[in-house]
Amino acid sequence: MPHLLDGDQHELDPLERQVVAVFVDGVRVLGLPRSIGEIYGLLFISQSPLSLDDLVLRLQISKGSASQGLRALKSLGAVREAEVGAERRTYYEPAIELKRLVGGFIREQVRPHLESGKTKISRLAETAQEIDDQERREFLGERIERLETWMRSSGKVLPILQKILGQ
Amino acid sequence: MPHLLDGDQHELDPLERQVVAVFVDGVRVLGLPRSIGEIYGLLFISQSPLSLDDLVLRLQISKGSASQGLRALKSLGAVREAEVGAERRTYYEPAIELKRLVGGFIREQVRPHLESGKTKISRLAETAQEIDDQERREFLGERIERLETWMRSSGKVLPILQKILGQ
DNA sequence: CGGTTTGTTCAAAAAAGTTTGAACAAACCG
DNA sequence: CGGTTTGTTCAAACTTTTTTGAACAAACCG
Repeated sequence: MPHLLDGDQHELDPLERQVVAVFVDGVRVLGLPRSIGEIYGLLFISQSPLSLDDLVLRLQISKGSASQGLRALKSLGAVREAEVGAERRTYYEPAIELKRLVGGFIREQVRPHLESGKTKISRLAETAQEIDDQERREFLGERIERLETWMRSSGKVLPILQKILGQ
Repeated sequence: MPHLLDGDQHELDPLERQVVAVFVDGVRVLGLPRSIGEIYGLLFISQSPLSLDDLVLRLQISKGSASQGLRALKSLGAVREAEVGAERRTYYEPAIELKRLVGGFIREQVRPHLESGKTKISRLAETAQEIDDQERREFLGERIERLETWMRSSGKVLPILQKILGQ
């Protein structure tokens, strides 16, 4: 039976809502779905670890979303399972060190794309070799060279980024 | 009348298709639409500037997409209007300095989000002041402090990023 | 065992984002 | 002027991504 006045214990209070909104926006910039921002946001502002059911209840999202969102956050290293004595249910708490978050994001989202980009560009270079028209081939060589430089720069920047953000 | 054998002059050759694919993937990582990758990719690999109609014809996209895509790319500083003598139609060429591209992306996509994030966090800090429960308020203070540190780190990293990529 | 709790999976529904194309505006030109 | 070319706008169509929830699996427990 639905509650008529929604004065429910489980609903987010205004401050929680604000925090969740911050993270929803944040993950959106990173290209991650809203539910991931909601989950991380609520964990971030909770004083004690939360279970999947807590998230479902308080964020009003489906079990499916909560389960998938937690999986993604775990793989990013953004949440971990909390040690809770003698409980069957698992509870989650957020990783709050920027270093860790950035590291996970780079590992999971950035590196794979960089790698596949490099592969594609190698194949490109091969295709360009086969062009007959010399002028065209030289032009392509220059442009592909530039792409390779971009890739090298990007690769170089990541560890530096991590270093700066690890403070 | 549709062409039956598609041996059309205007279709992309295999190399062009490969390049376009690289950029489609690239912009996707940045959260930009496919058409923007297609347009930039084709400009990147063209030896001479292209007009809006060229893009429509060769990429087989609508005028609407081409127009909007070019606008976005211009605002990112990723394409510029080429000087072509005595032509009414405007022709576009790509900016190919990584520095410029990164700068535009940071200016248009990153900074605005950082700014709005900072604003939201300030409001958050105010809301947290009004919490009655002292323990809760102190906890919130710590977490909000951390958010502010994250924001400062991000702000600091941008110029460094630009500097490294500007080579 | 059989029942309960906890969590996962995945097809379908919903939401969000992108593209299209027709209508419009603006610049040019004979 | 009136016609043509060039480019923009934006509602509707389409595509892609996300979310839902019912079915399932796995662990526990009396």
